[in-house]
Amino acid sequence: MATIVDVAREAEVSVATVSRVLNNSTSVLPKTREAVLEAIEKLNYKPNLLGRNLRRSQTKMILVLLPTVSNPFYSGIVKGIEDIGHKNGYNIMLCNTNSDYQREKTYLELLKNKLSDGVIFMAPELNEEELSEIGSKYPAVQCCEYKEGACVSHVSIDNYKAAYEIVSHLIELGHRRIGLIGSKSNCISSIQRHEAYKRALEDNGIQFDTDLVGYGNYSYKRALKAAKALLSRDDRPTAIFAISDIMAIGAIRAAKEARLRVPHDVAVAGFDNIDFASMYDPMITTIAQPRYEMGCVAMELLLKQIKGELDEPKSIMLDYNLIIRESTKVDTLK
Amino acid sequence: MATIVDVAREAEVSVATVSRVLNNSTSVLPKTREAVLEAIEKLNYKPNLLGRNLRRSQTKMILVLLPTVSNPFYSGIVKGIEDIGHKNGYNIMLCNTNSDYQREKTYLELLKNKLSDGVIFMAPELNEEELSEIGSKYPAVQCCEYKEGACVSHVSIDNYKAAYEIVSHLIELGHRRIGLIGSKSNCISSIQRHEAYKRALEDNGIQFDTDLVGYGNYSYKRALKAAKALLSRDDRPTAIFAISDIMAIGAIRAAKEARLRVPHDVAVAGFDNIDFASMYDPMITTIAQPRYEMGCVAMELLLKQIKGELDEPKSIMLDYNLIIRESTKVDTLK
DNA sequence: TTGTAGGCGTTATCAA
DNA sequence: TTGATAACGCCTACAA
Repeated sequence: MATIVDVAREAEVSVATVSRVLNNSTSVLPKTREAVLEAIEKLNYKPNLLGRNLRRSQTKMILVLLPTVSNPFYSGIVKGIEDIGHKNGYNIMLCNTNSDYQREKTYLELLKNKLSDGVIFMAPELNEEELSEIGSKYPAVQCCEYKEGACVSHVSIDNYKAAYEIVSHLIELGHRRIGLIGSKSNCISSIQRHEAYKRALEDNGIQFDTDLVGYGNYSYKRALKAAKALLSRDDRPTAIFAISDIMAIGAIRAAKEARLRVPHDVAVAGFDNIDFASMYDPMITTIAQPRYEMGCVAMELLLKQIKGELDEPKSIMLDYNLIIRESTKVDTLK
Repeated sequence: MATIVDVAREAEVSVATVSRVLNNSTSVLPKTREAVLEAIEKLNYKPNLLGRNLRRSQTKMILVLLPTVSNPFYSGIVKGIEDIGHKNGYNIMLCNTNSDYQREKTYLELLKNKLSDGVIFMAPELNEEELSEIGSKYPAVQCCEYKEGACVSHVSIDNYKAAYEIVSHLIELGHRRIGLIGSKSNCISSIQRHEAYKRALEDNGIQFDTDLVGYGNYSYKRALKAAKALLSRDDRPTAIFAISDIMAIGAIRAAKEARLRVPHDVAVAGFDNIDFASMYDPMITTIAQPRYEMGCVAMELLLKQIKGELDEPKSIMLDYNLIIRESTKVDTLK
């Protein structure tokens, strides 16, 4: 495998000159440059980035930590991260943490070992303190989920406001008994969506009733089970707000199995607007997060940190969008 | 940031000794090792992998090229790759090619530039020749999709046999007019599933009819459109085989919009067994590929190549599984 | 069992 | 504009 020395020899110049044309840094005589380019071509030379990285002490690699790639919610975000990253010469390393604390720690070694120039957390498992430490030592951004107390920039939507809005939509449709399929996880989005649900009810003079709350923990199966329990009650809810689309699908399935029509007998709303939300039957009313944009903004924020242009953590809230579909509103059905 | 030299000084030994305890290579006196460990602890030393990688000329990184992480089909495979990789000290770099030839080439630079020790292609865009060249120079494996002519190992299922089996299932249910929602892409799975469809019909004395073939190109929307066209015919098919679950969902939606009941009026079968296949209503009959296992096997094959234990390309076929659900069989409905 | 020293491939400083 | 050379941090003969 040819190295820079071979190229230099072939072109009859010094390695310094070769390096210059490689990085077109200082000026090189056109003739010399030509000769070098020819030698590179002839030897089919590819710079060994291992050498360059060591010398420059950077890798142009970004670590992206997400719970699992299998969740379609993340794909749009990842695309945004990649697009901005590539535009700036960075490559992305996608890593599944499986929501496992240890695994997340293991991946962070890549950062500490200099194999990555920065990290984006999609759903951090680390606690505030640990996150803050990472943030103080390395470029880091939280995207979507975040720990409020952590001294690390984040970009997300206002989950509270969005959930409040979708629950209000159900209330406007005339529903008074509105169930919740939530999660016992203490991630920020989960907590805020719960709180907003409660508050929206109370603001409309509807008493919050713990009996109407089920837990699905973001899985289809558990949401199905939780919704079944809710719907088999004598005073069953006439509407259900599930804090994720996948759980909304579970709820709709539960309704069907209980011979209840959606939305006629029970309306169901989700959250996230994954692709399947509009492919399901009925199509699901939900909150669309600006996923691509979130990814872009997160990456831009990270790049700023890498360049040292950001002195203190920044928190950015982007706009969301309530999308009303068949699962809540009768007249949207054909 | 502390380096190995600092640790050596702190522990009053040479850098060689520090390196030895780091890699516990040759024997080190317990007392010496203790001192080194203490120094490492005290200085909070983390080896700089950039230096190590350059010296060893390896990165312990594997490039995984897939069309898009948003396709839930890939998640299981990725998990298998990761598990085996991690078990052997390798990290995975997931990269979206977007099915773009140029983008794939760009990512392969990481391999040529020594930033990755090997590559797994999930759906190669490169042609046979280019693939063979990569395969001859670097450790490489194709997983799921593959180019038959390429001189690169691959692991997959027998798409032909699987498709033949699922079409036979439809025929056994009594269907004679069976439509196909396929793809014009010339990837191997697509071609083989088409051929098997045709052959299964002919083997059962059913004439192949191009009018019953629609193209969805693996997207929900286009499958929906293609299925609508098929179902609006006077001699509409009574069953549809879609070569992917997502397209099967499109077909089911088309049926519903045409006021046809699935499976009573039209049966629909898919392929892949993505999670949503069992979450959809009706649940979808499909072929389950051993995704996790495929990922494991692919990674193991790659590791063998890295270790130089594989002299020639190997092709491995794994077992699949026909899963019969509500979308084809009436009595599976509750 | 431990230390010395050379080298992995590159970039960047300093002189020329 | 170009060249010689010293790093970058680590590993590993080879020698002691």
